[in-house]
Amino acid sequence: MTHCEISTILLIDDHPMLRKGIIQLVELEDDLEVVAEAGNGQEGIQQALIHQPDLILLDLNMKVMSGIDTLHALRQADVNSRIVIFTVSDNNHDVMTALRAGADGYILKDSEPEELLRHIHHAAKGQMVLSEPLAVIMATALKNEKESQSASVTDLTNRELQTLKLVTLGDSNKHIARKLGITEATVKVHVKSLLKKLKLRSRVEAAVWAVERKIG
Amino acid sequence: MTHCEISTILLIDDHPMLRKGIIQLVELEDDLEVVAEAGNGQEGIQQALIHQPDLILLDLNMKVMSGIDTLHALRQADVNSRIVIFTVSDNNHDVMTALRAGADGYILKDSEPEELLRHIHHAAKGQMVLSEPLAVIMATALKNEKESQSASVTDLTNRELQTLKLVTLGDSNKHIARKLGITEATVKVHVKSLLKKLKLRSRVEAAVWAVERKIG
DNA sequence: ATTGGACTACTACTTTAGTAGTAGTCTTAA
DNA sequence: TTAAGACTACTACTAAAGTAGTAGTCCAAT
Repeated sequence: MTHCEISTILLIDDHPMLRKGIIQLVELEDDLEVVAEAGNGQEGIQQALIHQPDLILLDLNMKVMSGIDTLHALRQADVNSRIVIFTVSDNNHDVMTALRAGADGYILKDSEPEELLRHIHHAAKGQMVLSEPLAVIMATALKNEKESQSASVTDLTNRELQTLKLVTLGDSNKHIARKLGITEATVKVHVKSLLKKLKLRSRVEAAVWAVERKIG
Repeated sequence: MTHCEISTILLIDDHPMLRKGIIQLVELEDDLEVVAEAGNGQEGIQQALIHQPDLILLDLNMKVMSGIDTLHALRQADVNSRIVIFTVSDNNHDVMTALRAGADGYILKDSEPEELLRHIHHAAKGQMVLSEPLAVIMATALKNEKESQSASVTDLTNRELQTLKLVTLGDSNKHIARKLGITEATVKVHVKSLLKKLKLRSRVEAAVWAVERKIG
C-alpha cells in the first residue's frame, strides 16, 4: 500500500463516447488505470466481480438498469470497491437516494477534467468526494425530505402503485375503478392510504411526486 | 467540393469529458476536424460565428442555455452550418421541438462510436441523420401531440401560468386565490381557460403536463 | 372610437375528491 | 394458529373541483 501503487478503475456508463473521454484522461495518470468498462448495470456487476477494482465510476441514469439498482446490486454482490457516482446534476431525488445507498462520492458530469482527476485521486485514496454544486442540491433535497421523511415507492402496495400511476394519467377515481376492476369506493381507499404513506395532501401532489420520480 | 475535402465541426456540450471523447474519435478521421468546442450555448454561438463550421454537434440538455434556445439563436444569427442534435433519449417533448426548430439530425448519446462516426459523415455530406430508436420516440410523440395539436406555455396568459404553477405545487383553488390576491371564483376561471387552451381535462393532467415540461 | 383580450367577480349548479369508520376475505409470517 | 397486512366494499359525510353563463373594468391595437 505505498503511495505509488496503481489504483484500478471500472467505468460503468452507457455513453461510449464519455467512456472514451474519461479513459483518455485517466490513462495519462501514472497511478490510475481503467481496467474495465461496461455499458450497462449487468455488465458492470460482472466486470466488478472479475476485476475487483479499487474504484468504480458509476453513471446514475442508465437506460437498461438504473444506477441506483446497480449500486445496490454491487453492494449485495460483495463488491468492496469504492463506488463514486458520476452523473448530471438535475437528478434531485436520485442524488439523495444514491448517497443513502452508500455511494462513496458524487461527481458531476459537467466537471472540468482537472477537477474530475482530482476527485478520482481522492476517491481512490479512500476519501469521500463531492462536486461543489451538490452541496446546494443536498441542502434543498434534505430540506424537502425532512418534513416528508423520505417516503418511497417501495412503501406502496401493488394496488396503491397501480392507482398512483393511473392518477398520474389524470384518471378519475371512477375511471381507475373501471380499469382495475374494483369499485370507486375501493379506489378511494387506495388513494387515501397512498396519500398517507407519501405524506401528501391531494392527488395532484401525488401525481407531481410520481412524475418527478419518473414512476410509470 | 471534392470528396476528400475536410469537414469542420463545432462541438457544443457542457460535459468536457464527452467532448474529449468525441474529439479523440473524430480526429482519427482524415476528412473530419473539430475546429472548436464550447461548454455552453452563448460560447457556442460565438464559436459558430467565428468558424462557420460545416457541422455543429449540439447537446440538447445544457444547464446555462438550453439546446433548443441555442438552436434558435444559431438559426437567427445566420449560422448556416448543419446542426445535429446530440443528446440522451429521454427528452420526449424536446426531441419534437428540436426537429420542428430545424435541426438537421438527431443522434443519441448512447450510440456506439462507429455509428456516431457514420452519422457525422452523413450529416457533413448534407444528409439528414437520425438514430434508430428515435423513430419510436417520434411516432409516439406525434401520436400524443396529434390530438392536443401541441399547445404550448406561450399560449397561456400571465395569470393562467401563475395559476398553473401553483396547481403544480398542489395548491387548492382557495390557496391559489389567497396567494394571487383574487377570489376563488376567478381562480376557477383561470383554471378553466388554462385547461381549455391546453386541451386537458383536470388540474391533475395540467400539473403532470407542467412538470413534464419542467415549468415552474 | 370601437373591438377584443385579460382580468376580475358572481351565481348556481353538478360532479369528483377526500375523510372516517366498519367489515369481510385471503394470504403470509411469527 | 393467530396476528398482520393487503384488498375489497359499504355508508355518510364534507370539501373541493369543474361547468356555464353573465358582466364589469382596463388596456391596447385597429
